[in-house]
Amino acid sequence: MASVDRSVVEGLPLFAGLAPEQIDQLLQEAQSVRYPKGTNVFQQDEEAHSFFILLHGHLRVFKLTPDGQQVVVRFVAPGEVFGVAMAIGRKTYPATAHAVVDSIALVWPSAAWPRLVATHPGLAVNTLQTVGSRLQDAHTRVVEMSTEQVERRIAHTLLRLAQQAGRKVEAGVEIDFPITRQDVAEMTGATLHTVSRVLSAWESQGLVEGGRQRIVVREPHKLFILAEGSSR
Amino acid sequence: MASVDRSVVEGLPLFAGLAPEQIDQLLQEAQSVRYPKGTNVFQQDEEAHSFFILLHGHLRVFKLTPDGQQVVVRFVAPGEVFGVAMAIGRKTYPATAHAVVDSIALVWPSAAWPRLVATHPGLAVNTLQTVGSRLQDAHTRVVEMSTEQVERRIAHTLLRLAQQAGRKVEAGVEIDFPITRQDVAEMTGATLHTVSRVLSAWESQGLVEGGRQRIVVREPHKLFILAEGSSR
DNA sequence: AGGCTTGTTTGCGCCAGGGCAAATAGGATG
DNA sequence: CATCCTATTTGCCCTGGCGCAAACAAGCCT
Repeated sequence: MASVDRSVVEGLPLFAGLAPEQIDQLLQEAQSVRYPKGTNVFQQDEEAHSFFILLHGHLRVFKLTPDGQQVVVRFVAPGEVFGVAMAIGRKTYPATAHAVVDSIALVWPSAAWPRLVATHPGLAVNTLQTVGSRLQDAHTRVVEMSTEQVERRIAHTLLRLAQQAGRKVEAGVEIDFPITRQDVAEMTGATLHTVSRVLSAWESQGLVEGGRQRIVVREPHKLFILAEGSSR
Repeated sequence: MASVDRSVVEGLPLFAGLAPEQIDQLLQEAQSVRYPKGTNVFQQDEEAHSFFILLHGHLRVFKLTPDGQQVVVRFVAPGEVFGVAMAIGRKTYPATAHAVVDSIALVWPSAAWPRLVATHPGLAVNTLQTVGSRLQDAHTRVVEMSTEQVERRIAHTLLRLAQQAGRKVEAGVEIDFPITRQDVAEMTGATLHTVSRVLSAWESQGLVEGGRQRIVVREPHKLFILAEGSSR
């Protein structure tokens, strides 16, 4: 198996403050693995055997409730760490990571984590930042779900998606991976039907442009105003 | 200022795996501060000057939305770390911590954090566990808010409160700090009125016992069944 | 004790948004 | 190009829970 070139991961938050030799050392313990579209990188409740950095592609991370409903936790973009269950003291993954397009990730065995952080204390500090920012995202979401109604939540979610995974295109900013209305519903705590209705309305106002598994934000600013609600 | 005895903090998760001398060393840099009931330990958006361990009392941590609504993030119980904004890479506190009873906390200056983790790498690892478990709590809450209706959310919240801050009493398990219906509403994303109605109904069924700023869970098991919904 | 503040209960009307059902439309597949 | 499968749209009805309003307690302060 060919080793991964340092330039691919240099500059990622996880490796901030580490010396090039240290990065090389860490990379030697990792494998690069392909996950074809439609496959799962790991599954909820499965033993947390590995942790990852996404090099290419996009993942949908979701939780399954006992009665079969899905809730999308987040989408993973290239450069992000994921599957750090072990580092935060879990034996199993709390959610499932699903490749929505062909994806490639660097994979470390979870068992190596204690040794890696012992050797490179910066890793723990950097991971703490990552987990901390996710905690803030989660709290933001709790606040939104507690205080905003559906239309605004969808607006906020779309703006976030556009920012995190937006690709500039003539018509506006396109979310650059296949995403369904159902996905948006599972991110906002709404139903597929309501999301469809809202997006249809926005489309007829020229705010967004829809399509099959495709969303283009045409007027981020107007959407923002809607999300923040300067009128109340 | 008198120094804090090691026995007070020995065994707390934050100090897991640290040698007694190391703990003493850390304690020397901390102050013990009293926060009378009704005062704020820190406020949202204020510069994150310190981080804390609660020694005694109870805190309500909440976020304030732009339009003035409060959302309770969590209650802090003795032994827990809080205010670690700086450690997760924030300059300001993302929420306000309010003493609901007279409280005492150990206080470290945030500025000391980088040096402390450099000297005691275990700190970062332990904090990572703490933040990680909060992330899971937050995700649990998101899932509940997305998929459950109000009555069940309240049931889950009460069970969690009983477990985290319950005091055994003749009638059942009493939440051992003053908590209002409004607080429960702000934890569940419901209104004060709905919470009051639900608790009244439960009280007439003998599931809980109410009172001013007081909740006693009489039948945890029945409440659990209600929360999980064996019937659907 | 009396009044005041703060928390709780309850009734009533209303509506955002979910549930259900059915039609439609893109893509993919053979 | 015909078929199938999945995603999307839309209509209609219904209800959980919110908003508003008012009446009650229970402490607390003077």
